[in-house]
Amino acid sequence: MASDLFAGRIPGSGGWILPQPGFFSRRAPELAPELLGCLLCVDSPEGKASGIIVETEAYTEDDPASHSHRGPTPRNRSMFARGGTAYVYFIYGMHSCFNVSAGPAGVGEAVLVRALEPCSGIDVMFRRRGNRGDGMADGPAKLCQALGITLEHDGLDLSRASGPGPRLLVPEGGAVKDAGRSARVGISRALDRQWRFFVPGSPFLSRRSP
DNA sequence: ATTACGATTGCCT
DNA sequence: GGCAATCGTAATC
Repeated sequence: MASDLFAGRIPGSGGWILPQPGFFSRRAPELAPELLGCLLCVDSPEGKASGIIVETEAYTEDDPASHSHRGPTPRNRSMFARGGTAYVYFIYGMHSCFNVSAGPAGVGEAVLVRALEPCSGIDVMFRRRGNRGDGMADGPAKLCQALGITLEHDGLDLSRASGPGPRLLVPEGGAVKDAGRSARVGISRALDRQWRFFVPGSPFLSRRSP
């Protein structure tokens, strides 16, 4: 059960509910810590799977490290969609990464989901990951592989109640309060911005300590 | 048309 | 810790 795996991290939480209207309309640096503790669910023909978000990063238009920094392109158009839209991109010729677009339509902001605590459908995730014993969702590309998130999910509405592909539920008891923060991972520019957020002490992070 | 380069991962030393 | 894998994208020629 999910609450067992996440014991003590969300005091008073009884489960997850649909996000309220406007939840995703705040700016990426404000939305990123609010996504910690949210449940990322994916329904597919291979089975359902879900995980609790434990690590995120914010990206904005005035941010030299962001895909949206040089304006809209066919690839990054979902970053400019209204908040709550899935932005999935393909990188290094082999990996997909999953983002939640933030802010109002026309604003190119998004939150990269970097790590999950596996919650349900762990057998499906394990199989998709090639039966590897190490972390199944402790990296932005690894969690996409585990959950079966691909480019075909780019542009999906993440606040919908059901249907194939990724969607998001928010913790009934509110977001994680004591989020840790650090510089973002895997970029060379704007290292001064502390826009990586994580659940302190979680064993499911992509990196132990910054 | 050509080219350089990734918001990464896994294997090798 | 170092580095190859692998290819779509976007900038440049």
